[in-house]
Amino acid sequence: MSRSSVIAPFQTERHDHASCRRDALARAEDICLLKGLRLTELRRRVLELVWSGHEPVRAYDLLDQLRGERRGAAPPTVYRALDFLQEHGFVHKIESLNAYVGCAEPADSHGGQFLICGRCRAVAELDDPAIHDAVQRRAEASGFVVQGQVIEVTGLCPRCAAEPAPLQAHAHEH
Amino acid sequence: MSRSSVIAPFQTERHDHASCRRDALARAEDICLLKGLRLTELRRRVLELVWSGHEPVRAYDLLDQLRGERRGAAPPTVYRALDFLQEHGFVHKIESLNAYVGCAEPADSHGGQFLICGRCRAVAELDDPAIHDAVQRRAEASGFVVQGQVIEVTGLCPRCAAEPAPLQAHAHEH
DNA sequence: TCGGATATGTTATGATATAACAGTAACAGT
DNA sequence: ACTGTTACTGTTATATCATAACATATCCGA
Repeated sequence: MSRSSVIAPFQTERHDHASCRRDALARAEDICLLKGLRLTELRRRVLELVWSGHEPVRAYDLLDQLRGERRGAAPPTVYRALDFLQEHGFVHKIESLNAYVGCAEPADSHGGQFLICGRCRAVAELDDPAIHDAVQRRAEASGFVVQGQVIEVTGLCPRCAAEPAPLQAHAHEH
Repeated sequence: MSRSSVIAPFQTERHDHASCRRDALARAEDICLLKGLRLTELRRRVLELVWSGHEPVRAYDLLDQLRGERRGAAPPTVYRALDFLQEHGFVHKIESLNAYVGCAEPADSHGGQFLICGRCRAVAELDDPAIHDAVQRRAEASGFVVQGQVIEVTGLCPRCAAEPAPLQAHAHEH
């Protein structure tokens, strides 16, 4: 089976996340330039905060951070930025967690498929055509017109699945 | 492609929903009897309310209805009943809507796959092994241990997709 | 530089969900 | 039947997630 469907794999303990985040921001700037979108200071900062790691981030955690650097930050501040970022594919919402992750392969309207570790909370993103097509075909067979797919798999990432002691706390570096 | 993977198809305009709901309740009672689970008055009533139609129902709508018939109903009243019903597969939560639908084929820990009409809000439930297995295989290939799958497809049901006037209101009987 | 469109600030509120503890009902073992 | 245990429900309070509505500011093309 091809690995090409992996957009963002589970990261090793000491992957260079600074450059990971930097790349994501640079990619967003490129795309916005190309498409005439306005990646404002606020939106850029929210994207950067979402990319603080590979775990989904909650809106109010973003808000707490914004409040430390920007007077008058309020829920709409962060939700509006997230709306923009989602609309253009820079972040995804994880519906089963009500939280947000950065997208490493931004494009308008790709759904994404997520593997969510219930232990370390890390998320890997896939875009497997076999999954997408299986869903698409089955929906079509029912006469259903697909507009979007939400595919979220919960379980244990490779590292957490291999852990000997499933109860003790375990902090990944990110 | 087999139709056997359809657990609960989109209903026709005048399917006999009273018997549909009755069947679901009877099945729940049977299963609870068999497994020694307590389908209390409250839980039975919440299940019945969830089965008021094939559209997902929100917890606070259930609460409003319970308040009309039971003094002291509060959020925990309905969430606890929903937790029980979910745990034993009698209802599913639609994560992308924060709402709940009845399951026509109750069983512990089957994830379910949902086609959600954005127009009439009806939901059909599938349990397509091809989809399930595609997800399972891809996750395994990443070394991920799957515990649960959330698969929710948004779009238009056959009837709504065929509608000539996409703007006018359209009420299904349920 | 004006005027419309877009973005952000600001206040308020709505919607979803759980914590914590008290009281009651069911049920098993005696 | 009594009693201790467990499970269920009542009750109050609060945590968490998200949007409405309107005011102000900024951007950018004509």
